[in-house]
Amino acid sequence: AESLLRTGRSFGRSIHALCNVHAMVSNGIARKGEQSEEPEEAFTARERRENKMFAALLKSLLGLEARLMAGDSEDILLITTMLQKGSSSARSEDIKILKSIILDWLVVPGDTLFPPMSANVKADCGFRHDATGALLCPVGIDWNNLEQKIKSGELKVSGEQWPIMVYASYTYNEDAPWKGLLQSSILLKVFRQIFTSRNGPRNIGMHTSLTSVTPASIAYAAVQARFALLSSAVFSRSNTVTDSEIFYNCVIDRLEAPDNIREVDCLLAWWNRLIFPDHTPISRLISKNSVLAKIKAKRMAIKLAALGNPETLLHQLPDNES
DNA sequence: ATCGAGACCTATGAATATGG
DNA sequence: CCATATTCATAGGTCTCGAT
Repeated sequence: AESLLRTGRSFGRSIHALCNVHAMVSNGIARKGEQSEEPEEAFTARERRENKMFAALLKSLLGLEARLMAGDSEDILLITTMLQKGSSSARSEDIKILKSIILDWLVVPGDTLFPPMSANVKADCGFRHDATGALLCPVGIDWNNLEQKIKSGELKVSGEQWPIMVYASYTYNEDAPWKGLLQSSILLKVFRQIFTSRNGPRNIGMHTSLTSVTPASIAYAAVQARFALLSSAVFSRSNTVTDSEIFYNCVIDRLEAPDNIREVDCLLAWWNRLIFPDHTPISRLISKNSVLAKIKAKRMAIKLAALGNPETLLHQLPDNES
């Protein structure tokens, strides 16, 4: 039971944050039964993704698969309830911590916000304040020009629009939309807070199969960062004002689209180098005995060398690791 | 008087937030 | 991480009003 909670926390943070665990598990079990007959192509994209999530979940806790496959519906409900609880409580605890510190990250140490904002009054944040509004402003839109329209609600910002805060140096290049994407300093700080601080799962990977940054974990950090800057007080999956779920899925869609594999590999390597400095990203890419993977890794090595050092802002980061 | 559509209220359980 | 408080969504109830 204890381990189910922990697994749920980790599942939410790095596999999928905003799903109905019971539905996902039920579907997973059902499909596993018919897997022998149904070819992979018979599944919709959504089902395939759900299968992946389910597989990742099974791998993350020893004995879980056997227990789920035993088919005791009461036991399954108990398990999924615990997992959901772990996932939800991790989310709200992360929200709580970020709420209290994210404003500190918006200014250089020693400086103050103008007008002043208090960490526990979210109502002042979001598009109502320059400091947060400028970061939430969708890419391609100049905050200085449209500030009034966004503030007054004349212009609605949806979850499908990428806030400039996910781009490195808060700079978006229309001709190179991958440049700096999901590599901003604020996102990195949020990720570190969630995954490597004293409160977060320092031992990321210990009770999961994860030993590296996942697309979903980046999306999770992004949705947390975005919500922390917004003025809404309550995080709600279905809330159409904050659109958190839509935004989260957008990030995941982009990171899982087959067309983007090369860019995403590069991005993940960047993250892994920062979050798991002890592991070399090159060796990580060589999976098993695949020749293709080795060629890929070699290309990656060249690419990485060309990429140079991670964002220059990096050295300003407070070092909150042990 | 009867009916149904809609506005408004209320109780309840589920989802979130928060203090310790 | 847990226990408690707060907030939200929903179902069901009551009331009003216009049409028949």
